[in-house]
Parts: sequence; C-alpha cells; structure tokens
Amino acid sequence: MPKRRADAVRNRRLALDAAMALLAEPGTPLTVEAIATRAGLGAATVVRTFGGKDALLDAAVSRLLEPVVRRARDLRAVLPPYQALRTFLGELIAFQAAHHAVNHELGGLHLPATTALRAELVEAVTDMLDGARREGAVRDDLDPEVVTVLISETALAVARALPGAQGLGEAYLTVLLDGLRPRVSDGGTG
Amino acid sequence: MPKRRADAVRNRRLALDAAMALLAEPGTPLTVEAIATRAGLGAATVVRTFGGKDALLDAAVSRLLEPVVRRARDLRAVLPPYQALRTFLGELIAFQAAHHAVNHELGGLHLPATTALRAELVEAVTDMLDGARREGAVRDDLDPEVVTVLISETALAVARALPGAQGLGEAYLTVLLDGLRPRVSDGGTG
DNA sequence: ACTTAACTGAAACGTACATTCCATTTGAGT
DNA sequence: ACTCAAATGGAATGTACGTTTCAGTTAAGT
Repeated sequence: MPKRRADAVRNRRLALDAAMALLAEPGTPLTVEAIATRAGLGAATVVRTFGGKDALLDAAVSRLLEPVVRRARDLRAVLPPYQALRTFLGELIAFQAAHHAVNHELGGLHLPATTALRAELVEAVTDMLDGARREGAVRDDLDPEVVTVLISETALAVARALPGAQGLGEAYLTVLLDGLRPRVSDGGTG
Repeated sequence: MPKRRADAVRNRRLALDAAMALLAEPGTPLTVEAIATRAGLGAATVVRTFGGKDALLDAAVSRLLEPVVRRARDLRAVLPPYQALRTFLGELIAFQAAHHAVNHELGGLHLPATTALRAELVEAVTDMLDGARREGAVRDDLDPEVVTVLISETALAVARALPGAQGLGEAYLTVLLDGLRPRVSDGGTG
C-alpha cells in the first residue's frame, strides 16, 4: 500500500483534464508532450502517473464516455423506446462530433475501460431497439444484432463528417429511422 | 527529357503492384520497407522512383480506384438510375471491404490523383441519385448534396465493419434504400 | 527543523519510421 | 568490348514519438 502524496493526486487530475481537452480539439497532435504541456507538467510525470500513454487515454476517454452511458440509461428509463432511440442517437452524434478525436486516433488501441463502456452503450441501444421493435415502431425482418452494428458504425461515421456538412445529422436520422420503419408486410403488433 | 532505363520502368511497376497488394491486406504495416521487400527492391529505390511515399500511395490507390469509377459509369449508362445506384453501392462496399486499408490509413494524406478519382465517384453517385429522384424512386425532401455525403460516409463505414458482421452489407442497403424511398406525402412523378 | 520517501522533469534513450548518401552495379548506345 | 549516365540498395541521417533515468525538489510525518 503505497502512500499517495497530495501533489500526485492533483497532477493526475490535471493530466486527465488536459487529455480530455485535447480529445475534444480536432487537429491536435495528442502526444504525451502536448498533453503534458497543456497540463503544465513534464511528459515523464504524465506517463509515470498512468503507467503509459494508453492507460492515460483509456482513463480520459472513459471519463468522456461515462455521462453518455448515463444519459442513454436515463432516456431508456424515461421515454418510450422509439423516442428514446431517436433522441439518444441525435445526442450521440453530437457528442461524437464534438470529440471525434476519440474515435479517430484510437482505432488500433486496446483500452479496457473504454471498451467496457462502449459495450454498455451498445447494450443500451440494443434495448431501445428491442423495445421499439415490440412497439411496432421498428421493422423486425432484420437481424437485431446486425442492426445494432449498423447503427453504431454509421452513427460514428456521420459524426466524423458532421463538421463539413450542414444538416447531415438530421438527414441521417431521417433516412435511418425511416429505413428502420416496418414494411407494410411486416407484423407490427403496436 | 531524361532517359528512362528499362529496369527502372519494371521496378516502378513492381513497387506499384506491391503497394496495391499491401493495400488489400489488413493488418500490414504499409511502410516503405514492407512495400520494398514485397517488391523485391530496396527501400531507397521505391522512394526515389515516386519521389516520396505519399506519391507512391497516390499512384497505387488511383490504380485501385480506376476500375471502380469505370464500373460506376458503365452501370449508370446501362441500368435505370435506381437499379444502378443499388448495384453500384453493393459493389462499392464489397470493394472497400476488400481494400479497407485504402480508407483506414490514408485519412490525413493529400493525394491529388486519388482525390480527383473520389470526386468522380461522388459525381457518378450524385447522377444516379438525381435520376432515381426524377423516377420517383428516391425521396426529394432532403438536400441532394447532403444525401450524397451521407451515402459516401456511411458506405465507407459499413465496408470497414463488414469483416466482423455477417449480413451487414445487405442490412445497410436495405435500410438505406428504404429510408431513401419517397414518403407518402411526397410528390413522386414516376 | 529534520528526515525521508514520494515525486518531479530535463535530458538521455529506444524505436519506428521516411528520406538521403554514395560506392557499386547495370542497361544501353557506340 | 567499351563507356558512362542511369539506377540500385545498404548504410547513414533526420524526425517524431513513447519511455526511462536520475539528480534534484517537495510533501508530510516526527
């Protein structure tokens, strides 16, 4: 049980805040050096505190993702499934657009905490889809698991392209949700 | 007017072929060293022949993209717009899935020839969409330009995720094209 | 105030690249 | 066969990183 000095605790938070800030800014290098400078620390301190750059990013991304997961659960608890889905997707796209570095630079990294949170997000969306399907608001002639993947991947792509195309988010939600409507021959029970 | 020796011409083609081969293989480093080894050449030769790694990749990606552009034009000339669109999108996704390195590693690069070919692809898709809209096969309550961006970005994302999800391509086309159908209140003239 | 273990960061180091150098080899015109 | 500019590739160089080292600094208990 090692003693933890107060300045170490403070610096850990500074590094985390700096990393989160850089993740929200496009075109920034996202190097240890950049994070350390932003935090007013030395690069060595930043790395040592977290045990490596990857662990730092894992922690930072997790902190960014936590409120999103919470929001998904809240919406699912408060709104009917279809409305929850529509609302959440809109917010998710906005969040990803504001933090696209989160998804852009982190492709080939193994970040345990982040991966776990993503799984929770997927679970929440899956639940919303299930509910919407039972309501008859979403077609049931497609593999639910595939639809979940479809939404996750396309929503991310749309978010990435959002800054360059006005109205893309709205068009995406419109096309996606209309495309997910039951076909006339479907057996919606709502 | 510099003389061009036969071995230089041959080696240029070898390097190009090697680069194209590596672009079709996932998980490969895509370094100059790897390309040179695959081509049976030294790294210096590969770089010097093209004037830099970027120029080499530009040439290789362009060669990969050329037949796709040709195919888009052929389909547009032979099939009705909506069918051409559906067919081409399916093939485009398959192509991108088979060459996802093309889109994965080349995000932050400035590749003139590649960019020009991409523009031609976008133009072909735009034409198909316009035609389909006039046929009444595609809704006209959305900004055409935005719809083009939407399709480009999401098709690419789906292609990237294809290896991990069976049936994703079909589900994507189904949802997208159903979502693009005219709404009942639309003024389709077909 | 003293002590000491935790902590710090500038500099050194390791690594993975693209690129350039240059002594050597080779194609091609004579 | 001879010549020489073109071409080659192993080695050297440059660059951008993440990580480690270590002499010095600082928090915190006594």
